[in-house]
Amino acid sequence: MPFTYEYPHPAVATDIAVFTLRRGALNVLLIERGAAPYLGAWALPGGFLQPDEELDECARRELLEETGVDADLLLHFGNFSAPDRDPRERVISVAYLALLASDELRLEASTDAAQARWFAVGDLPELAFDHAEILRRALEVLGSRARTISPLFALLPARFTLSQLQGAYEAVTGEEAEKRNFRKMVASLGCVSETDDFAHGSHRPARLYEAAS
Amino acid sequence: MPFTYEYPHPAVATDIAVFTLRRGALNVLLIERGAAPYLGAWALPGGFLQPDEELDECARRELLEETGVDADLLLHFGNFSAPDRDPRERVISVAYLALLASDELRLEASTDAAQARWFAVGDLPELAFDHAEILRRALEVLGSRARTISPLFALLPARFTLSQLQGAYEAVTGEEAEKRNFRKMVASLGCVSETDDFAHGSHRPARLYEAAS
DNA sequence: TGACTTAGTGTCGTCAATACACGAACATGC
DNA sequence: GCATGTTCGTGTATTGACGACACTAAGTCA
Repeated sequence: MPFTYEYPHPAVATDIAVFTLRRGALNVLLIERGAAPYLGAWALPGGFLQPDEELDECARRELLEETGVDADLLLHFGNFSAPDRDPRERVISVAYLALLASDELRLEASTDAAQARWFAVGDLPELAFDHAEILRRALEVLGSRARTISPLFALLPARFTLSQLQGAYEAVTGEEAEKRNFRKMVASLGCVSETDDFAHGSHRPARLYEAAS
Repeated sequence: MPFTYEYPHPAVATDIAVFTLRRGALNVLLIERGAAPYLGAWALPGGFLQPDEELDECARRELLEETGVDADLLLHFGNFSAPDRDPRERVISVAYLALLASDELRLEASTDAAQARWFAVGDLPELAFDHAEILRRALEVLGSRARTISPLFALLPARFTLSQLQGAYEAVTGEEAEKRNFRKMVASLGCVSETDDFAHGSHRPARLYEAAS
C-alpha cells in the first residue's frame, strides 16, 4: 500500500527561553522582531526546523543565529500546538530552555531580529505570539528542577563562591535559603569541589569552588 | 515583509505508550501494522496531526481510532526527530504516555492496525521505526513519576485495595516496597480515602479505598 | 586602628524514612 | 464445626535529613 498522507503538514519551529543571572536577578533573552507578524514586538528567539536537522540542533542553531549566544545544554520542556497560534500558517512550537553564565555572553542580533536584549523576568514587555505562555511554563519547569543544583552551574562562571551559587538558587526558585543549610545540602550532594583560590571583593574573601569532576 | 518559509514542512505525528496492569505486571499496548512500511510489525499506536487539532487531541483521537481505548489523561514526555526515522518522509514524532485500568479496556483494532494487543514490558517483540527507543524513554519517565502515587490511580479500578495500589507502585517502579511504610506514605499523602466496603477474596477481606476528593 | 561587612562553622529539635513481628479476619477443607 | 492457611492490617524503635538558630573569622575601607 503506497503511503498517502492527505493532510497538510504544519510548519515546525523551536523557541528557546535562555536564562542568565544579571545583578542577582534572573533574566531572559528576548529579541525584537524584525519582520511581520508582530514586527517590533519582543519574542523568544527561535525559528523553523530545517531538513536533516534534529529539533535540538535547530534550537541551538536558531539561538546562535539570532542572538550570537551558543548554548550547548538545551532542555526540551513542551510543545505548543494551538492551531491559530501563528497568524501566517500553522506552526508547531517545540520549546526549550537553557541556562548561561552572564560572562559568556556577547549578544549579536541577526537579520531576523532587530536586536537582542536581556529582561528581568519580573519586568517583561508584551510578547509576540503565545510566547508569554511559553515563558511562564519555562519558569515553572526551571524552578522545579533547581533543587538538583547541577543545572545551576551553567548560570555561573567556571569558578564561583558558595554565596554566588546560593544566589543563583534563590533567583531560580524564588525562595530564600538558609546559608548553613544550603551549604550542608551542597556538601551532601557532592557536586562541587573547593579550589585553593579566593574571590577578593570589598570584604572577607570567599573561597572559590568549581563543579566536581 | 511577506512570510516565506523556504523549507519543506515535516509531517507531525503522535505516538502513544499506553500502560496497564495485567496479572500484576506492567503491560503496554501495541498494534500490528496493517500498512507499509513495517507491515506486520508491532508498533506504538499513533498517527498524523490533523488541521485544527492540538497535539494532545491528536494523541487521544489516534489512540481511540486504532485501539478502541479512550485515555483522557495523556502526558507528553518527548519528541523524536531523527531525520530518517521514517522511511517514507520526514516525520516528527510527539510522544505521549497514558495509564489505564485494565477493567476499562476493550480493544478494537481499526483499519490502520491489523490488531491491537497487550505485551508485558519485559517480553516485547521487535518494534517498528524507533518505537523501541520511544518506549524505553516512556518507561524511564513513568518510573520516575510513580512516587507521586496519584497517576497510579489510573491503573486501578475506581475502588481498590491498598495491596493493589502497592502492586501498581511496585510494577511501575520495579522495586519492592515495605507494606507498612508504603501505607504510611499513602496516608501522609492524603490522596486516598477509605470506603465502608471490602474486597472479598479467598482470605481476609481487604478494605476498599478510592481516590480522595 | 577601629568599624563594618561578608565568609564560614556546630548544635539541637523535629520530622520523614527505614526496618522489623505479630494478632485479626475470613475461606477452605476435613 | 473446627483446624489450618493466607492475606489484611497495625506500632515502635532507630536512623538520617532538614530546618531553625548565633557566633567567630577575615579582610576592606575610612
